[in-house]
Amino acid sequence: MGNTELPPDDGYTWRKYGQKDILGSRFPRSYYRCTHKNYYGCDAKKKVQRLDDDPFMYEVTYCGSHSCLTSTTPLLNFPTATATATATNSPTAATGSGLAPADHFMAPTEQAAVSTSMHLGVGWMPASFQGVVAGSGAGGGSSAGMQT
DNA sequence: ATCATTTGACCGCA
DNA sequence: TGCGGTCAAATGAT
Repeated sequence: MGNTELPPDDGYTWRKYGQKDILGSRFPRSYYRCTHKNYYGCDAKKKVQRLDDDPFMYEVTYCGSHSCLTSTTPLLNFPTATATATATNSPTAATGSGLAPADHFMAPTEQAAVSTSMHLGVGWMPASFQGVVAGSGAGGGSSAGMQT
């Protein structure tokens, strides 16, 4: 990877598992998943899509529940997957089901995913950000892989 | 050596 | 039929 724009770090480690061009958007959408899928438990998923109107504005959609907080970074404290409200969220059951607890929600009235739009500059996630995040970790030996 | 990332293809569903 | 989404494999980087 040469220098793909970097999405903001929410305190979790994301592993890109795919990228696809979206109809209607001039930019490809990136799909991220939790690096610590907790052996098939953590359904935390993240979709990053830059707006065709503002290449610097990232629309991050979070899906699933989190269980693998790398470090104590209360940067973002979402309700952890809005869909959880209806599905009552059952990590164990969800695994057995093989389907995300918040996957059948596409109604225009229901917002099952948290879409966060943020304006990013050219130089995102500098040492400052990582420094604070990694600084919380005990030695950073946890799962800090590509830090700095 | 390990882990993360990348690209392509495949599949499912609308 | 098309799009969206996910997986798989390969490669590169650390």
